[in-house]
Amino acid sequence: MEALTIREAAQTTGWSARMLRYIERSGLVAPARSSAGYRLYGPAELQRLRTLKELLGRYEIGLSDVAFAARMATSAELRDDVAGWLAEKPSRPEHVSAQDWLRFEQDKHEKLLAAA
Amino acid sequence: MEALTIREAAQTTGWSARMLRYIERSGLVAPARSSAGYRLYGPAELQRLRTLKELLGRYEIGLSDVAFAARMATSAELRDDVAGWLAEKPSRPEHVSAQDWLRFEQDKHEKLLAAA
DNA sequence: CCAACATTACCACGAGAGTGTCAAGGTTGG
DNA sequence: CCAACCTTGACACTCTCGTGGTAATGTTGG
Repeated sequence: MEALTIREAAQTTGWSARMLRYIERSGLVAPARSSAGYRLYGPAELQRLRTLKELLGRYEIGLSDVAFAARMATSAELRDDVAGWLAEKPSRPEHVSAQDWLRFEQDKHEKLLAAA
Repeated sequence: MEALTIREAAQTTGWSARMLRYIERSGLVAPARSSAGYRLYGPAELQRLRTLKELLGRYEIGLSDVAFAARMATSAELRDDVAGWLAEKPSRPEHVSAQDWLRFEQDKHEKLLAAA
């Protein structure tokens, strides 16, 4: 038997057992079940859980973000509508691409402090 | 001058002035500014705000979801890593929890297409 | 000049995400 | 048989999201 129980899977992936259940509930990694209902994590699930952890940490994103990406990946309609909205060029306003507004806010704050 | 102030923009788009500032802060719709710092909403921004409202309502998604999509659209690295994770085959697609907001049955064929 | 607008900076508050812990009960292996 | 595991469900806490206010202050137009 190569499938791990939730406790073993938790230890080898770095997630807590609680989070493994939460991740399953959000539709991201759903392990098989034994006849009695026990979760059985195979090599594929374990790998997926490790790379998920890596992904979230590297980009500072959340499970809900990945869940949304999954939803876009499975619904062409959603994906196309979102892509369509993003493609609407904001004629005038340059940039502000989600990573920049932080710096924007910070600069403003510094300016206010300097003026005081 | 055809640009509207935040109050006028709020009335014609259905958002509140408060939300227009919030939307700007999340990097989705950033209007131009007057020399005194007043937000100036032009036709492009107004249209964008209306379609944004439509988009959120139609799919029951949030501003943060669209903001994340925007982040993926501007970062090839993020986009590829997320897509790569989603492409890792989930050994058995089953057990998606009772209160599931996805309509898997409807999207099944699209998932097959995306995997091709 | 001044009423009506704008700006930012706060306080607040319900809802959801992300976690832990505990309870009550079923399953497993030695 | 029984200790150690598993299950679901619930209480709770911290953060962020999505909103609404209010206050203090600057700007605009008639």
